[in-house]
Amino acid sequence: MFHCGSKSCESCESRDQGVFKELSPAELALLSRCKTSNHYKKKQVIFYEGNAPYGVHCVRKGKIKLFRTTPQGREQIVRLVSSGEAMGFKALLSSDNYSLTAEVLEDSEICFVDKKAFFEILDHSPKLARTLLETLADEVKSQEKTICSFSQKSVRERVAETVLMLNEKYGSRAEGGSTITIPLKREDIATLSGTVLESAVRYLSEFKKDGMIELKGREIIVRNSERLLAVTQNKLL
Amino acid sequence: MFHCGSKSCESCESRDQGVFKELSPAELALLSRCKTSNHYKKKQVIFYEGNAPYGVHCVRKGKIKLFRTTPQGREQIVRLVSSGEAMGFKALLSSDNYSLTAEVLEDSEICFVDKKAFFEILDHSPKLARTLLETLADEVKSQEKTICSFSQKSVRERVAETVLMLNEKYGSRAEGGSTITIPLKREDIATLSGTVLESAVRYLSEFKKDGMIELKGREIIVRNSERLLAVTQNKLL
DNA sequence: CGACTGGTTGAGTGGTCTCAAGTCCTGTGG
DNA sequence: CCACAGGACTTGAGACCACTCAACCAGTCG
Repeated sequence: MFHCGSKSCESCESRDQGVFKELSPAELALLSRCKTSNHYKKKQVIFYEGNAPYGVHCVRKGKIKLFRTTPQGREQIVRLVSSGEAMGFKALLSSDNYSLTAEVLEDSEICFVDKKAFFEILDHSPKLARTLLETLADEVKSQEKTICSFSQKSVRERVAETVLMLNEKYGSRAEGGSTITIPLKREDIATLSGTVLESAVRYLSEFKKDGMIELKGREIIVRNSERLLAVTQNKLL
Repeated sequence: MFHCGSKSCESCESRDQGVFKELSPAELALLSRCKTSNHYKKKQVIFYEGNAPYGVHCVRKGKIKLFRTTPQGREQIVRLVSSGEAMGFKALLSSDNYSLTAEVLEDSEICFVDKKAFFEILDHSPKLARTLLETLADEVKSQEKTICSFSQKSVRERVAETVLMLNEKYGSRAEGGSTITIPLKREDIATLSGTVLESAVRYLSEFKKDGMIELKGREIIVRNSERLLAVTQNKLL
């Protein structure tokens, strides 16, 4: 099922963007020794909500969605994770089970660091602690923003926000616009926007009709981000 | 405006519930030396969204609401803080300005620890780092829940959730029920529930009519928390 | 006693959800 | 290569929840 590699953390291209960027050579070597590198295919689940955590997952390459499943069986995406980012250390820190399910969106390379090694390093590295604190602080702040959007903005505004957020995170320059390259279903875009599938589709169509975006299957091309931004603030432009 | 006391951290009754619970005597002494204790009156603002942080605030006694102000001027309460809890270290950690405004709900005693002292202690105390990490991890998890509620539950369900949450946090036993003692305006209950004032009032009235709660001004007495819980899950009981 | 803030209730509207039909894709097996 | 099945996507129609606007009441403070 998994292909276990042994690529070193030292050589990891994504490391300097992630939580392990500040480690000393010695710590990095320890990390490298205690981790396994796994290959995951699209749609595979890395861990399920409710599972007990045995370590930290760190994305070498790929994209993952983290979601909560509601009693009615709907998914609510809470976070998107990409290269360099770590997952699952929150559950470890609060010695709790995972509160989210992690599903791979595209074929990915994901490393696993054993719980013991992680704490070993954490207990002796104020820098790692500091990086983790900053990471969590940013996460809290980003969630604060989501809460405000969900509570005070219209669905139309939130869908526009989602497109801009995706463009910010996954957009790549192209002439006359920017292409969002992340294989999200319409349903995913809907839960990110805090709405249902049909409403998300409707507003995407509207934005397309108005020339702000183009839709090619799952690809979204942003043609006019200024006007989209105006939409998020309910301004006419 | 402020009355500056000099009560020691060692004698602080709220300390063992807060982020400074794991400090060594020496660290505690340093903390105590570098802090000031201030008295705030109801409605006073401790810091404003956008301000630069100069340190950490720690609640010795009292209740505070933290909110974001939207462009349209509406408040969105993000967190309620009470005795023992600290505020403002997120902004420090990400060397950013405050993202929230802190307003005192009832006369409070709030200590202020200078930035320098805070980092001094943090850099040498893995335990403090660990406690802060746990605190933030819990905050993230609680916000995840809020996001899911806001996106998937009805206003009716959310108002019931808010009442139960307040009861959990601020309820005190009484015969035949539990009294919530926190001076929140209806508007505050509304933003906590992610709705507008009128809707919150309407559902509170409904719950009252159905005998689940009683309303005496700002006091809410919970008479039947089981049925309220059923409401949050949209079950009939 | 006004003026003001906070709370409650009513009426009407409109945005969003639900349900449903139908089309477009993609992968699979013949 | 095509036929087909199943999932993903799109669009329409109708219903309803929740928001807005507005009037009114209760309590408080200068």
